[in-house]
Amino acid sequence: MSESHRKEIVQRIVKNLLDIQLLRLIDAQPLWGYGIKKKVEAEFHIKLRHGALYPMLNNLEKQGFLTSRSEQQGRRKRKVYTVTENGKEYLRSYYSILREQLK
Amino acid sequence: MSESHRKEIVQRIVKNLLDIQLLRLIDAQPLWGYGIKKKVEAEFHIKLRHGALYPMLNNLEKQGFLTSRSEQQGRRKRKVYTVTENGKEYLRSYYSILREQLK
DNA sequence: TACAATATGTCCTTCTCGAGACATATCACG
DNA sequence: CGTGATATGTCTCGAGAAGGACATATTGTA
Repeated sequence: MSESHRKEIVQRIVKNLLDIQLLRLIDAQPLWGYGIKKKVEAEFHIKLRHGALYPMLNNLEKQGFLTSRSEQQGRRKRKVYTVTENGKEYLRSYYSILREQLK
Repeated sequence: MSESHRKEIVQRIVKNLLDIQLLRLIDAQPLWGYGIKKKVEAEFHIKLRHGALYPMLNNLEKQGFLTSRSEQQGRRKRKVYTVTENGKEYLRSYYSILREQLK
C-alpha cells in the first residue's frame, strides 16, 4: 500500500522534475544520453522516451547547466555531459528546498 | 541568481505536487479551501486558482487522503479538511523519497 | 545477413490540463 | 446600497506537452 504510494510519487517527481533528476545523475558521474536513459529506466522503473530525453539534454546545455564533450569509441561517438557550476548551483537550490520541505 | 532558481523550483514543485503541498498544510493545521488559498499564496508567492483548488480538495477526499466537516459561522459555512491516516501515510512516503534524494 | 542494441537527433498529431469564465451566497464596510 | 472580501463550486476552449513515428549510423550476435 505505502509501497504503491512510493512508486507513484517517484514517477511524478521524475516526470515533472526530470531535468533536475538528470542533473543529479550526471553530477554523480558524467554520462551520455543513452546511458542516462538506461540508468533512469533501471533506477526509477519508468520508460524514458529518447524523443524527450535528447531535446532536454540539449536544452540543459543551452541553459548553461551542462557541458558536453564528444567521446569517440572506434567510429561510434558519445556526447558525454558534465554538470557546470551553474548546474551545481541549481542542484544546491533544489536540495535546499527539499530540506525545507522536511522541516 | 540562485534566488531566482529557488523561486522557479518552488513554483514547479507547488504546481506539480500541489496535492502533496495541500496535505502538508492541512496536516500542520486543519484548514478550509479559501484559507488554504490565502496561505499558499502568502507562503509560496504564487497565484492559486480556486477553480483548480476546490476540485483537487474534493478529489483528495474521494481518494481518502482528507476528510471534511462543515463548520458554521453564522450562515456562512466552511468545509474544514483534516488529513486521514491514509493521507499521513502518503506524506510519509513523500518525505522518505525526499530524504533519499538528499543522500 | 538480419536483428537487437547502442547512439543521437527531429517532427507531427493527439489529447490532456490549465487559465479563465460562469455561477451563487454571505458578510463587512464606507 | 454597492463594492470587495469570504466561501465553494462547475465548465469550456485552446495551448502546450506527450507519445510515437521518422531518420540515420555503428556494433555485436545468432
